[in-house]
Amino acid sequence: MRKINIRDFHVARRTTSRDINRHIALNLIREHQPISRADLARRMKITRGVVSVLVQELIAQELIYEGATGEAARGRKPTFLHIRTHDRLVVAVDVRFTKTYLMLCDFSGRELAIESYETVFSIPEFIKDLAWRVRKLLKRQEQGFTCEGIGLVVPGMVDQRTGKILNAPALGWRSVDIRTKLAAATGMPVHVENSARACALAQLWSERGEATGGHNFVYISVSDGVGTGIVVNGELLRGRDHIAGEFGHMPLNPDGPLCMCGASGCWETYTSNLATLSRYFGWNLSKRSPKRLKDAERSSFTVLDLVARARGGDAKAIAALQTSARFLGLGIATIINIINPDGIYLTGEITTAWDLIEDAVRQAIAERALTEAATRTPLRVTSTQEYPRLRGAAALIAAPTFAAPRVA
Amino acid sequence: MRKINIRDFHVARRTTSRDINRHIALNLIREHQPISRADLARRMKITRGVVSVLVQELIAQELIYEGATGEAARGRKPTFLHIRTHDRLVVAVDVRFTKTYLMLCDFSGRELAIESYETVFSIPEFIKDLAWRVRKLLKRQEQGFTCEGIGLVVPGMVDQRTGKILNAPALGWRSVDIRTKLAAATGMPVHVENSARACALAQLWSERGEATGGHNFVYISVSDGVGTGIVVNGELLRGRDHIAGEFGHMPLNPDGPLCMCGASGCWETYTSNLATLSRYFGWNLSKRSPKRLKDAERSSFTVLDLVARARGGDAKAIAALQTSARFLGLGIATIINIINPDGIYLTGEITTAWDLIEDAVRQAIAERALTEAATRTPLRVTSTQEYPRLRGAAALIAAPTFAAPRVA
DNA sequence: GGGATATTGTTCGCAACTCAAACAATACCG
DNA sequence: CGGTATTGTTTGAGTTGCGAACAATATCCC
Repeated sequence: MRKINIRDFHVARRTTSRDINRHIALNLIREHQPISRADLARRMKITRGVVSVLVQELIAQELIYEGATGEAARGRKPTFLHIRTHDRLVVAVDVRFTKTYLMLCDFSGRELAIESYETVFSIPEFIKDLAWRVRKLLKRQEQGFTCEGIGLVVPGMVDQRTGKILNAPALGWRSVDIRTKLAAATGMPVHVENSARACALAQLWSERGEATGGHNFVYISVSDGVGTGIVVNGELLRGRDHIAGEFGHMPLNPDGPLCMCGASGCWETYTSNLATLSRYFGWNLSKRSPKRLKDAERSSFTVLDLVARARGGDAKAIAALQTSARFLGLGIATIINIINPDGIYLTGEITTAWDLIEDAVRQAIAERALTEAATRTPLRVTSTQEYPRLRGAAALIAAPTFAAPRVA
Repeated sequence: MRKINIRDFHVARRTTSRDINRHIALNLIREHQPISRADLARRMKITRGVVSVLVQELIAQELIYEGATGEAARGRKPTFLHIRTHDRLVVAVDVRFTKTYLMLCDFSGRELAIESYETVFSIPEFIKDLAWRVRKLLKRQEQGFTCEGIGLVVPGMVDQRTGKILNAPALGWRSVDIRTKLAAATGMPVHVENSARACALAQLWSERGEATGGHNFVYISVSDGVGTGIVVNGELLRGRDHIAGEFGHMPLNPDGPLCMCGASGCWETYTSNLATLSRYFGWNLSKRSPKRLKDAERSSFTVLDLVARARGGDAKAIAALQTSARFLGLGIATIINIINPDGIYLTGEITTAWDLIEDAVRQAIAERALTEAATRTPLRVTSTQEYPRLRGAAALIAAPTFAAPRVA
């Protein structure tokens, strides 16, 4: 029961019906390819005649193509339709404190090349270096493709509309118009987004249908900090200033440890990688300044190492993980009570120890969830091996092709 | 950039364009009445010819009617169009721990009659009594109207789809199929909703355009507990189990006072009426059981009395309000960081002392808000005199007439 | 007072769209 | 090789938005 926005509505034009149906057809092909026109008509519950025209238009737009003919028990064999993805390329960039990851992939998310290197913190140098790497990456490809843009994600707050980085404390970047700079250096369209929200986008737009667990979910990325992306009605929640989704900075205890955001007792100070390592090494969080903590993080010992020790039987490591897991669960319970999503996705170093921490997480959720049904909210761990941030960066460029037309 | 839901999409039919445009026209008339066809055409940026037909259909559906002719500096005078509301009635019911409020109003929200009485906690008696009161209320009205349904709101969790009350601890109601019972007793359609979410609906669908401060906001109702309703993209966030929006139970401190929900340290234990009164009287919250607190609430001394004493110079009362205000602000800051709404609406007894507590609230927000822009999120206090819960209950029945058709 | 002008609301031909049904093109089966 | 089932196209009908012409007012101004 949505209210029509009187200040920003979209009247149906002569072509609106077809625009809508063409996009539905495109998305159905994307989801069920290879698929025939007749099958499309059945799924859409419209006549084959209309589907014929829709498909003809999609082919003319070079969004899909006809493939081989399929098999049928009786009657004429169907001609399969496919999404044209292999020659539409995207450059995805994931800037983190430790390293910068660079991926070239096609519109389906198929990985063509991937590389990583030490992050360059000076903005002009970063741009120059990145533009060079992108050119090199594309030169290596065969001819006959188009690169449709660069998707870039950073840990921090981003105004997605203008492409400006508002504040990325981990990188020390503040008020940087990265889109304009990078677009000027490469001549390509650039989209910028917060890394956790990009993960949510990756999940939403992932082509593998199995993952389509509803259009309402929250994505939680636990790493240096805790980032979250909220998807409601198949749309990423961006908010007035494009900074929505910062569950990481909800207070678990207003008198808790100091956080990089300036406040104290944020959820991320209890469950981030830093928090877990601090527990293990016995650092006193409340007395350390955020700056010092950044140095600590530079150290070579990571949560992955801690997990390895835990698996080796290190009791202190296990205890540190369990405590972080408990706080992780408390935060998840709160998210469930607030958003009541269809599911919650998790990623980050600590999730590699999911078998060790799942019980603690679920117990904490059960402790605070308001209904029994809420405790059964599905939790899905996505491996960091799948590069969720990079896939989200790619989705920034690829997704608009498939997005629903704005209407009413 | 919304993704089309492949499992639940709506193809555009032959009549879809007109359905969309008719609803847009209807909403524009609702917002700008009285309005002429020509003015509608200008606002919608479609030809007057189409508007003529749309209007003709809306008149045939008895959703609008032609009124007087207006004035024009030159040329033919316009015929004004109006929404038909005066003879479409709604019964709104607000069940609270202390009292039950009953209102008869028309589709515009115009109040025709209002009454309140001691809440009856026995379900069969409650239904019987309410059905009797509704019949009496309608009998008093003149003929020539239709009552289109009953909207009922309760403090607690409600499955809006099935009309079942899942758990309303304040009333001691649990798993009650109130819709079926009440519909059977009255023969009218019944819609049930959580009271804070109903307030959000009231705000969203309020006819007075001045309040239309965007289609993304959070409504916070501070009373016995703290209820919240989240509106995203002009739609109330209901969640998988229809229990979304429970900001009241986010933990401010996991070791805090015991809450009625079973957990401890929930936001509402720090800023609800009960919390404020407890501070004033020096009750030890953490040691009292929720049951005992309910008794305390039965006492005749309310937050309104406390506010009166504060205005009279009672230092302890002022201090209690200030502390609650600080925690209110901390919670609001968290909501802002998570949802980043266009605005936040507040109601409840404590907001009658807004002039006394605003500074403390804003200071707490500034303390935890992640950006400077976020601290400037507009806060709007809605008076309890306007019966926001009853208006929300009425919106449950009236709003579907105006809601956007589902498409794509 | 009466034509010029301006505005509202209706009508009509045209183009775009969905829809149902007929039709052509395959392919399998007995 | 005809019967049948299925895919994909075509065609005519009904619905809709669009543009332009038209009728119905009303004011302005000579």
